[in-house]
Amino acid sequence: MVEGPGRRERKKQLTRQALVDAAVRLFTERGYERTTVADIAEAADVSTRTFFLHFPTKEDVLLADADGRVDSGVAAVAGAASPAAALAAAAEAMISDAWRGDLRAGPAGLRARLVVDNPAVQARLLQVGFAAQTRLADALREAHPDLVDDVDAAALVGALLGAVATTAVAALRRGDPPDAVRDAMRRAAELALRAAG
Amino acid sequence: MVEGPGRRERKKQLTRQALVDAAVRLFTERGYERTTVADIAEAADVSTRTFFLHFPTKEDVLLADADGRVDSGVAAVAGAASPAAALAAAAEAMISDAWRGDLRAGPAGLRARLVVDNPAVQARLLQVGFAAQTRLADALREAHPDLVDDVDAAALVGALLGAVATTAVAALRRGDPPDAVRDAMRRAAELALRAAG
DNA sequence: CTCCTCACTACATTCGATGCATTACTACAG
DNA sequence: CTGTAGTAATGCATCGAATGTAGTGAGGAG
Repeated sequence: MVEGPGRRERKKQLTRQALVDAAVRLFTERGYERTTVADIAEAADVSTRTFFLHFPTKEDVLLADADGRVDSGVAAVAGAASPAAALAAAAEAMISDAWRGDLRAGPAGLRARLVVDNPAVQARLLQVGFAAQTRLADALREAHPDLVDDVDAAALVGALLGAVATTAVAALRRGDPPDAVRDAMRRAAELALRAAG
Repeated sequence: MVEGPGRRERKKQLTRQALVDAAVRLFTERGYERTTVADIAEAADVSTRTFFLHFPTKEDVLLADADGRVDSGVAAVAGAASPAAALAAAAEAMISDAWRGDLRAGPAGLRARLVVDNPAVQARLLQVGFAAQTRLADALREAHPDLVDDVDAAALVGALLGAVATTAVAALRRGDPPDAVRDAMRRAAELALRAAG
């Protein structure tokens, strides 16, 4: 028999999911600003304090699954033959992960739009994204220490993610449908990767 | 006679400067987190409320002169012959502006370091930087509407600033001296601009 | 059954940020 | 010189995010 997580852990994940669901629901109903953490906790039937045991900030409840995306990017970097291939693979992994997740989740990328047009959430997203760049740059430098130094790694990763992120936000702001956003991200990645050729 | 700004405006700038000076001093003495806005206002001998008349957030007191930097970048974009030249000029304008300002201000880039290793300030910096990208991308697209569409513009600007920003932070974190940081930024810009060739 | 762990709770506090009414000074028109 | 409009600055009150602390109860291990 496969040992699943115990009852305690399962309940914990249940609470977490209830908080995410309540948050998304309330955000779409009343808007982000007009929803307090106390509201979310109340709707999920837990205490306000519990919210902060699951999420470091109010913003993070919308970025719950962002960590996994970076992991897939790092994994893609590690398993590639050349720096250029590594970056291309990382880009594709993260874009398609975003496609499967946020972009299609909810009606027409509702989650994504919620993130994009709220300053506080956007700031937090940029922050975690930036931290992710460091991880990716390290992975790239370690995978090909003879071909890229640390400045190269930072510049390449920064260029790639900067291009993709800026393009994605522009497309979302413009109101593009999810698949158009994804295609724009792919084009941006392709363009940025010319620098790595 | 040249008409300078009136007494009122001069006094306003004086309080603003007093707030910046007090903030930087207290931040370096006690650290960012352990300094409250009330402390800063008190040290500048104004009310707490006045602080927020000059700066939208506590973080912005450290990013006081960031707006002008973007202006110089936008101006450089407008006055260039080709997209590639526009981006190169914008990069050089902003890098040398940073060099004259933050990097050399105070002992060994103290301001810059204060920004880099504080999460809240960093998040705010990323936020205003990202907003700047939109302005630059618009300027680029309008200057060369026949050569770049909106995806190109967003991707190119994103790649350039993403590369430079990531490299700068990496260099600052590593403890590089100011001129080494500047040189790394220039290398990163050069590398990212291969995509615009 | 016993002991320990830990998710969760209730309560209190700090501090960033905003709204509102008011004061004080500046600029300007008559 | 005087009234008036504009605005920087103030004091006060309030909201809400985030953290520290102590305590409760269910879950899991022996």
